[in-house]
Order: sequence, then structure tokens, then C-alpha cells
Amino acid sequence: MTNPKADLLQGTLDMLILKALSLGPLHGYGIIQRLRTLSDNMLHVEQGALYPALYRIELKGWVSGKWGQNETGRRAKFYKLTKAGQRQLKVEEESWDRLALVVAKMREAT
Amino acid sequence: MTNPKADLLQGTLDMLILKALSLGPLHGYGIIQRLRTLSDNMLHVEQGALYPALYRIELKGWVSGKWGQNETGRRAKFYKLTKAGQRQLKVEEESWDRLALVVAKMREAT
DNA sequence: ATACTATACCTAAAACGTTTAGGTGTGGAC
DNA sequence: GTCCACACCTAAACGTTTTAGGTATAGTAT
Repeated sequence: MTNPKADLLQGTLDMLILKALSLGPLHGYGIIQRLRTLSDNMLHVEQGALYPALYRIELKGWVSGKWGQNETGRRAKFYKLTKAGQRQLKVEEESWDRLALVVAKMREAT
Repeated sequence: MTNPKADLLQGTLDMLILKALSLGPLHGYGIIQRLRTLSDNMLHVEQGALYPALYRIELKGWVSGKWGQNETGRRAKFYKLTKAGQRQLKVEEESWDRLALVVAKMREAT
């Protein structure tokens, strides 16, 4: 069983990051891995996409970052979901659902 | 019952255009309307997005355009799905499904 | 007549997010 | 002592969409 990779659609990354962080605080590098795991190896988020995205959403107040260290003692910047981030996750999930529904409906058409 | 509008995600427009044309040839302006109807008024595709997209996918051979006239006699450029376009629609629908599945799976995670 | 609206096309600048590709530095394994 | 995994960051290029402009025709209302 091989995996056809799932391509990220532009605009979904924020939702995915927020979702990953909703399972607990994590540093950037770890978010990539968590997304990979959660998706059964189907999603690979590039660092060049992730770090700017984290910066973006931190500015918006959806996550807050703090320098710390991981289990093995290495320095890393940990991000956690803020209250606003939780709300935003809901918003983004709802608009995903809305689009998914629309696409499904259109697919039914003959 | 009002409609919260569904935003188009970058990268889905081609699939939507191909789907619209899979129901029969149509001119650009009509594609916008057909998408609107099919989506129960939730999707509005901008002309500035549509015409470049049509040009793009015609170059790729997924649709072919020909000048003609509509029912009321106005000139309009009609596009129809090619064989390659039908295949491409399948491809795009499959990758949409793949991503939708991944997103659903991740949403389940706790 | 003339104004307005809907139809139908097209284009260019700007905004946006992602990919690609470069870089730094640390720590552990071989 | 060299390599790989971890962990961060940035900039240029790329592709798509938004925004905002434009042309032209036909029908309807004033």
C-alpha cells in the first residue's frame, strides 16, 4: 500500500496548524511531524511554508510562541493555541465544511 | 435562510470549471452562472479569475474554445471539455477527495 | 434620446501563500 | 570527524486570485 500524496491547497495551512496545536503546544519542527503523523504520512508541509505561516498567525494572535527546550534539551520555540486561535480554528473548519459541501453538491449534478 | 458564502480555495477553480463544462459546452459568462446555480448561490467566481483560468486550461488542452453565439444571438466564446479535460477532471476530483479525507481524519484526532 | 442594467469579453497591478533553495547551529551516531 | 536529524530562519520565484479597470452590444425604462 503506497500513498498517493495529498497536496495542500493554498489557504488550508492555517487551519491545519491550528488543529495540530489544538492537541497541545509544540514547536515548529514538531508541528510538521505531527501533521505528517495525523495524516498518515500523506501531508508534508515544507519548512518554507510553515515558519512564515507561524509568524503570520502569531501576529494575528491565534498562537503565542515562547522559547524553551524539547525533551532532549534542545532549544526550540514552542507555540500554543490562544483563545482567539481556538475560535479561529472553528471558523476555518466551518468554512472548510461549507466549501466541501458545495463541492459535494456540485459533484452530484448531472 | 441566508447563505454564508463559500470562499473559493486557491487551486480548486480548474476543477470547478471542468465540472461545469462536463454538463455541456458553455461560454465564460455562463460558466460563472452555472457554478453559481450548481452551488445554490454560494459560489461567486470573479471574471478576473475565470477568463485567465479558461485561457490557462485551454492551453493545457483540457477545454477547447470556439466563437459562436448564444440563444439570443450575442457573440460569445463557447468552451467544451476535451477528452483530456475529462481525464483531468477525474484527476482533480481524486486529489480533492484525497485532501478531504486527510482533513477529515485529522479532525477526528484528539 | 439617454440612462441604466445585464450580457459578454479582456487585461493589468497587486496581494497572497507556497515552493524552492539557500542559510545557521547543535547534538548524537557511526 | 563526518554525517544525519533536529531546529530555526529568509528570500526569490511562482502561480492563482482579487481588485479594478476597460470595451461593446442589446434590451428596458424614463
